[in-house]
Parts: sequence; structure tokens; C-alpha cells
Amino acid sequence: MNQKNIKNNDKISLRRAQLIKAAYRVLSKKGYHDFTIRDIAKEAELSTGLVHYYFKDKQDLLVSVLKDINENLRNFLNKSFENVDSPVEKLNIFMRHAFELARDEDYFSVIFDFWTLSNSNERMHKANMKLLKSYRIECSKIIEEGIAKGIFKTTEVEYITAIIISVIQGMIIQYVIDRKAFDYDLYAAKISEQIFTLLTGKSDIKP
Amino acid sequence: MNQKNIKNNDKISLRRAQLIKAAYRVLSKKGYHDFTIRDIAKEAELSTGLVHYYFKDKQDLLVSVLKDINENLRNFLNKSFENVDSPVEKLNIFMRHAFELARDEDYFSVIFDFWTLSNSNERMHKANMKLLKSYRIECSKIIEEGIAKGIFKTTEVEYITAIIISVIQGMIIQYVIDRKAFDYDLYAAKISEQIFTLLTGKSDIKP
Amino acid sequence: MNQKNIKNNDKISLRRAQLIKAAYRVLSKKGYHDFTIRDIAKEAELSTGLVHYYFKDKQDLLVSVLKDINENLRNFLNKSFENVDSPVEKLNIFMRHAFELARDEDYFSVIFDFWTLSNSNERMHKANMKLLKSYRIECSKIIEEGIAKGIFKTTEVEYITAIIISVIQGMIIQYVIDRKAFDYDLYAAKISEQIFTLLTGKSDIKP
Amino acid sequence: MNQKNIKNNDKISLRRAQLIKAAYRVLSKKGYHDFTIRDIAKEAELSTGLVHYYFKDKQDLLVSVLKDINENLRNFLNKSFENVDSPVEKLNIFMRHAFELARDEDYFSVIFDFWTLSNSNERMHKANMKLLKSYRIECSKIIEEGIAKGIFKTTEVEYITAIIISVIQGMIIQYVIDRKAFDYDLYAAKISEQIFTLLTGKSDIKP
DNA sequence: CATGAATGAGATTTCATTCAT
DNA sequence: GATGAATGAAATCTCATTCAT
Repeated sequence: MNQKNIKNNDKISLRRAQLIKAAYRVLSKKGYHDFTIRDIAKEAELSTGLVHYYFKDKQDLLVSVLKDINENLRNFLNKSFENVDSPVEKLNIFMRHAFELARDEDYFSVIFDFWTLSNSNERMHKANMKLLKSYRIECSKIIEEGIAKGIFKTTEVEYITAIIISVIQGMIIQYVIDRKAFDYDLYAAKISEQIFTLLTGKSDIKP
Repeated sequence: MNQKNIKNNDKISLRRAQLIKAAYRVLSKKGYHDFTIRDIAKEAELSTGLVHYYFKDKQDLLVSVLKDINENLRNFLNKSFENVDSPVEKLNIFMRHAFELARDEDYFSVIFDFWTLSNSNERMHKANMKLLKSYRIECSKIIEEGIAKGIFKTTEVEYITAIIISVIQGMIIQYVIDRKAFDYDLYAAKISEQIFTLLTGKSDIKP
Repeated sequence: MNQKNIKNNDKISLRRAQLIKAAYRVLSKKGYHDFTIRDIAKEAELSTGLVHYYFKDKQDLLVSVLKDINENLRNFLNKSFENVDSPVEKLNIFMRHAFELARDEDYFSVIFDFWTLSNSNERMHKANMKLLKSYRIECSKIIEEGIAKGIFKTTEVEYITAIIISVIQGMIIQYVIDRKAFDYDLYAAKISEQIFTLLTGKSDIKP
Repeated sequence: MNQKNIKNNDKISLRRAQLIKAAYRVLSKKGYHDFTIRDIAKEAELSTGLVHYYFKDKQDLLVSVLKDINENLRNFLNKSFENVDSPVEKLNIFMRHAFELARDEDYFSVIFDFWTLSNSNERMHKANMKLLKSYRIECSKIIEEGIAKGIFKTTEVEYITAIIISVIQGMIIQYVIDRKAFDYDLYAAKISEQIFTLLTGKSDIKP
């Protein structure tokens, strides 16, 4: 590939990224039902035609947004774990990150949209499966590392993982839908603690 | 209220129920994105005009569907608890019912739709809050009854309730999105058991 | 079918006919490439939505126009032949009618459009086949009647029919594309005469 | 004109020819309705921008395609007649060539497209007139040569020419639209024979 | 009450054409 | 000459909502 092509590809990637970002912003602001290609174009300060130049159709753009979210998760975790050795600390980072998602007003509205689209769009369905799987895989890796290092004492990595993801996710949903349902921060802390108890058999680990 | 009005109201209720049911069926079949007023009218074998006679607009109908779901939950639990005294048995029924929701292919796609709509529609948002609250209230009532009867030994009813709802809900979502993610029945059973352990302090209670 | 349905169907037929007529007018004025659904709606003084209410899509409307043309041909011939017994006179009417089509500035532009669409649209293709077949069938019927009555003396009805249709059609095309190519009326008269010669063996029959 | 300009012009001609060929291929494959400038560029393995460098606009390109077809006709006939003296043989070649056009699946779809465009585009209209005129002129030349050589005995060259073009063209159209309408080869042979009869006076039918 | 024809705003999508590189 | 990213106008089609009957 020559110099020129590299430049072009960079430009293409740039535009795609720009549009994906704009789509994410619009999506979270207006929700899938009301957002239009025109909104995205306006948000990105580009023409509507260009959106279709880079993405086959609306659904293609949305799938790309979801894939982008997935990639961001991996990047975030990779970066965060760079200088961290302790599995306990890693799990803490992981859970804190997960609980923090509820902070971002928009993130879960977008996720809801994607779940909804899962039904009618197979590509979206697969991307959703992949994102959830990513969460489970990252979580399992940490737990297994903890077991290998003799810190965690469970034999049921997958089950514990499913529980962790479930309880965090379920908590977030309730909180996102009803911010006054309970003291989210307190419950998040308690749950973290309880999970460590479950994993280590002691309750004195401080997150 | 005279005889005629009663009759009319009955008929109105009948038509409304008929349309709500049709809306639920269409909604679960096609998802929010593709369903139309015409679909509902056809499903109910009525005219499109009539839908707007009984419901202000599309959103009004959808809110009514959600409220209907809420009512059904209460009715179901009331009926199920009619001849049951044991809080343990009640909690079992409650959790089994909740886990069973994942069985119904359609139920959670509809719920996803409603969550999504929560974002842009305040009435829908409120209805969603109410449904989640209903779950928490019903669950809390059972736990408090168990405490009163000396069977459950927790002081944190609300927290435990939130955990129960969260873990079940989170489990369902993962399962609905990826039916092969894990052995749902096994995990459901394990979770139930673990919740009873949490509540009673013993692990030998068989659900 | 009750009185009401009949009324409704009449109304439906009315609207459909109205739109087909409008489509025909617009089509001949602007040609397929430039004509829009909006044009038709405007021509019929109705809304664009209504066009789609009565016709699945643009192509569906066009196929309907072609079918309408076909029907008109049959109706015209049936009516014209009502009090005519002589096959010679019938064939004369038939050929005069055919040659007259070139008079209508629009008719053949529309036909060209349909031929063009034949390629990409199977329904249109079939409708085109049907129209041409209609012409052949009507022509053959007359010739056979003439043979039965001992007036025409050919054994090759189908071949003669194909020739008649071909030469008239080919003549029209040249004339429609180039009005000054030749003396259309003169040539039309000559061709008619020659065809009768071919059929009867004498040349003194005056059309 | 200097050496450089000649080179450039050659290159320009080359590119133009390349694009015209590509346009013809795309046009016959997809038909006017679905073909795009991008299709042509892709087919020619060039960029879309270049199409507009060599042709003012889409219509300009199409007119060029039609002119190209016209030129090809003349070239073909010139070449075919190179070593042929007999007008009978020449007319045979001419008619065979004409009838053969129906063989090429694509040729007449393209011609239909051009006829259709005739309506809304004057340049296209003229190009169409020119192509039809070319056919008549070539045919007339042969007949006149035959008369000069005492082989053909008609005094109505133009009329006979119009008939020949008409009947062949009309035959092709019926065949192109309905391949099973009749035995095309048989009818083509019969028509050729009959035309020669008409021209040589061997039959007793008077034109 | 009930119907469904009619409306019209608005969404997605396509594509000829332009222009900076 | 050559490229292809970018534009933006315009087309088709959908659908909630209205309203005369």
C-alpha cells in the first residue's frame, strides 16, 4: 500500500469515526425512535449524503456504533490494567467501571436502543451478544488470574461471572430508570464488597 | 351512573382491553420500530380510526399496554398467594415467576421497547418506574412477612430486594440476548438457593 | 355484498381510475424518467399518500396503466364491431384504429416507456406480452372469420397476423420518431390496401 | 496540430471510446433506470469524475452511445459490402443483419431506452431520427442499385424501404417482448422471401 | 360508535455533479 | 489528466392522525 492509500484510509477512518461519534451523541440525546440521518449529519457538520457514503444504511451505522463501544471497553480495560498486577485491584477497576456506566446519562439509553434493535436486526443481535460476552470474558480472566494466584477461592468462574454481570447490570437498569429508587453509591459499594466476600471467603477486603 | 352508562363503560373497557391485547401481540411480534396503528387495528379486527377514539395517540396506547402488564403482575401474584402462607413459598413463587419471564420470547422485547421509550416520553418513563417499583414492593412485602414470622433474618430489606431484582433481571437480559451464554435453568436454581441462604443464614432450604 | 360495500368498491374503482388516468397523462407528458408520484398526485388533485394507498408502489401503478390500455383496446373493438358483420370492414376498423395510435402524440411515448420497463420488471413484461398478444388475437379472429365466410383466402393466419401487426407497429415507430420521414397517411392507406390484396387475392377492395 | 495534440486527441478518443463501450455494456445490463455514472466508471475501471471530464453530463454520454451504434452500423455494412456486387446479396446481408439484432438480448433494450429518452431530450431525439434514417438510406441505396442493374422492378423505393424497415422492426419488437410469440426464424425467412418477390415482380401481387 | 379514505409531514436513500488535491 | 470525497436536491414511500359519512 503506497503513501497515498495510507493517507486516504486514514481520512476514511477519520470520517467514519467522526460520524460514529456524532451518531452516538445524537442517539443518546434523542433515542433511536426520533433520531434521523439528518441529525447525525448536522451534528457532524457534514451532508446527509456523506453518511450514506460511509455507511450502507442507518442500521449499518448503528452496528458500527455498538462495535465502537465494544472496542472502547477493551481499550479502557487494557489501559487501566497496564500497571496493575493485583487481581483484586483489577476486579475493583472492572466493577467500578461497570457501575460508573450508570453515571453517563446517555450510555444506557443507547444500550436500551441496541437491545431493542436486537430483535429485528441480526447483525445488531450479534454485536449485542459480543458486547455482553466481552464483559463476561474480561471478568472471567480476572477471576481466573485471582484463582491462579491463590487469592480467589471459587471453582465456578462462569457462574460467579454471570452473577457479577447480572447484579451490576440489573442495578444500573433500576437506577437509570428511577434515580431515586435507592442509594446507588451505597448499594454499589456493598455489592462490590459482597462479591469479594463470595470470591475470597473473607469480608475484610476494602475496595 | 345509570344502566346505559355502565353498559357503555363496559363496552369501552372491552374495546380498550381488546386493543391493548392486540397492541401487545403486535408489539412483541414486530417490535416497536415496525409496528403501526394499522397493524394493531388489523390484529384487533377493528378500524384504525377506532384506535384513536379510545387512545389519544400511539404513545397513549403504549403506556396503557405497560400499565396493563403492571396490573397483570399484581393480579398474578394476588392469585398465586391466595392459599399460600409461607413467605418462603411466596418468595419462591415470586422468583420463579420472574425467571420464567425469560421464557416468553416476546415479553422482554416489549420491555426493552418500553425502556427505550422511557428516554423520550415522560409518561412512559413513569410507567416504567412504576413497574419496577411494583416488583420491589411485592418482593419487599414477602421479605418483611418472612422477617415478622422469624424466618428471614435480614435487616436490610430494601437492599436485598434490590439485589434480588437486579440479579434476576440481569440474568434474564443476558439470557434473552444470548440463549447459549450459560445454563439458564441451572443458574436460576443456584441463584434462588443463594438468595435464601442470604435471607435465612442456612443453605439447606430447598426451593 | 351489501349496498355499502358496493358503494365503497365503486368509490375505490373511481379513485383508481382517476389516478390511472392522471398517471397516463403525466407519463405521456413527461416520460417515465422524469415523472414523479407527486406529479400524478398533483395532476389528480390528490395527495401523494393516496397514490400509495391505492397502488403498492410506482411500478404497480404503471402496470395498472398498461392493463388499462389493454382493456380499452378490447372495449373499443367490442363497441366498434357491435353492428358490423363484414370481416373486411372489421379489419379496416382494426387497422385504422392501429394506425391512428400514431396520431396520439402521447400513446407511443408511453408504450416506449413500458417496453423499456419490461426489462427490469417482470409484471410489466407480462403486461406488455399481453397487450401485444391481444392485438394478435383480435386480428386473427377477424381473419379467421373472413376465411370462414370465404372472403379471405389465406392458410397462414398467424403469419399474416404477425406481419400486419409488425408493419403497422414498425411504421408507427418510424413516424413517431420522425414525423417527416414519409407521408404517413399515404403509406398507411397503401399498406392497408396491400394487406387486403394479400388476404383476398384481388386489389380492388377499397378500405 | 502538433505531435503532442495528436497524441492527446488519440488518448482522448481512447478514453471516450472506453467510456462509451462501458456505458453500452452497463446500459444493456441494467437498463436506463438503474444505471449510474458510478456503474459506468466502475465498468471502465475509471473514476466517476473522469466521466464528466469527457462528457458534459449523463445525457451527453448517452447520445454518444447512440451515435456510436449508428457508426457501427455504417462500418459493418461498408465492410460487409466490400467484395459484394449483387444488390440481391447486399439486401440479404442487410436484412439478415437487421433480423439478427433481435438475437442480441441487449441491443433492443438499449434501443427502447433511447426511444424513451427521445421524448424528453431533443439531442437524443435527433440521434434516434438519424439512426432510423441511416437504416432507410442504406436500404434505399441497395434497392436503387438493384433497379439500376435491372434486377429490382419497383418505382417506389421509399415506400418499399419503409415497409422493409417497418416489418423487420415490428417483428423484432414482438419477438423481443415475447420470445414464444411465434417461430421467429421461420417468419424472418418468409418475410425476406416475400420482400424479394415484391421487388423482383415474380409474384402477381401488385404493390 | 365505527369506518377507512385522505392527508401531508417527514424519513431514508440515491446519485449526478463538483472540486480540492 | 485523474481521483473520489463531498454535496444537496429530489424521489419514493410510510404512517400517525383526522374527519366526513
